[in-house]
Amino acid sequence: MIQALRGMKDIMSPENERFVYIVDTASEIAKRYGYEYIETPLLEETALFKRSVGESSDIVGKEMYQFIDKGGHDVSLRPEGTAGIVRAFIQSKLDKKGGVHRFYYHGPMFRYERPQKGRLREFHQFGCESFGEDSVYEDFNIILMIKDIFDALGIGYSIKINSLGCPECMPGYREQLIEHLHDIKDGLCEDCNRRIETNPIRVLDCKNETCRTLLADSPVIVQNLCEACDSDFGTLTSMLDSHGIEYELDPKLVRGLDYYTRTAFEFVSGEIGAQSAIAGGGRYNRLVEFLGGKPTPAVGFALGIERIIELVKLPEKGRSGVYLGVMEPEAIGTILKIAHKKRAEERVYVEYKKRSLKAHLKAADRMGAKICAVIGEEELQNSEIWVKDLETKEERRVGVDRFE
RNA sequence: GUGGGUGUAGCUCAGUUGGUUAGAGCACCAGUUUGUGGCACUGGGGGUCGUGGGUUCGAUUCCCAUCACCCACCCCA
Repeated sequence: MIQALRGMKDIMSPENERFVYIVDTASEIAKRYGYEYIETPLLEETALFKRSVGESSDIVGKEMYQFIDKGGHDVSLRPEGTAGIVRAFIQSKLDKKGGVHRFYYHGPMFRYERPQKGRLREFHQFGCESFGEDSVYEDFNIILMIKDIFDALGIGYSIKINSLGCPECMPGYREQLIEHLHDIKDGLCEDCNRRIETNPIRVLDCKNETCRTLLADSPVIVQNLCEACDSDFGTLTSMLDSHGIEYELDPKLVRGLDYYTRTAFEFVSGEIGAQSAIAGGGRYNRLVEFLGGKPTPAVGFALGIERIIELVKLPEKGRSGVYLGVMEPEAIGTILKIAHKKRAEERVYVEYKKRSLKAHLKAADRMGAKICAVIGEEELQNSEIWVKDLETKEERRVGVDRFE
């Protein structure tokens, strides 16, 4: 038997309903915030991801589905959504056009990782990217939009925020942190020592007990921000406060992708195992320029559909649709005509096999139909159909032409 | 990439200290009611015991390999 590749899943019953509901709900809310749909290719030039996500990141360094195509081009399946959208934004010259452009998207992402709970090799994200708006109010509105989406889906979460500073203040802080880490490096674990070189801010996030105590008085980015970053971060927190949105200030919060500046945030769920981030994002004011466009401020986020699929509370749905069946094989032609007429406006299931009335009712009941309609011997003779409402239990016989 | 766990019916799992036809519950189909759903009872269909190799007279059971899934590290949505 040929089976799906490791870490790749078919989305079918029963999760398919939740999947579509998540995408529909998120899309609807994004549209209300002024976002329009964008679809970009799944396959892009590898260089795009190297330059945007960053070559030092694990995502690009070891997790990409990268290969040489038949034309000799180095290409990769997208490991995340932002890079392709920024590329499209620049390619269509919207950076030169100016103004604000907001996009939402959803689709599969690919990372060659070891699968575990909440982590697949092909997974699906819904995300938004806003270009051309430098105001921190846009950051706030994005957080508010994610909150709206999760609230609509009935998902519990907590919010973590941080500021990663800008080219003015981040490098200075980074130096200061590295210096501090070198002072205590002998007490730190193996992983931490490696991270001092690759991604020093990640060291702050180490789970090791002894590391944690040693790191307790490490310098923190939010206390080393330049004036502009500090003022923006203050505005953001006061906006959240005034809207009654609870959040945790997390100086250890680092985004895994290199392009982030200033605002960084994460939505976390306590109910889904170790991979607890259900949405993440932030501001990336440098990325458009990095990729060859005119400098354009931007902010965005993505949420992991598979990670929230179990948490979604689906709206209650009652019985709906029509079940049609026969007890005499000759009646099937009539049934099919009725089915086609009814399908103009509702869901219709047709059972082709001749069965007992009891069996038809049982089947109709099980599939959640509201109406069960059957043609038996007597109905066949009188050109009638027997109709029962499975909710009210009312039943009647009507002429085949008058069945509505 | 590292570590641990699990693969037996559509699903959840039992079982064989190695020995004829491998079981249960749920689900499915039928009947009890020759035309009345959700309940009950009775019967029925359905399994290369993940795959490949080894040991053995004999392997679903023991050994090895492999694949997949699950959980954690790492990383991240």
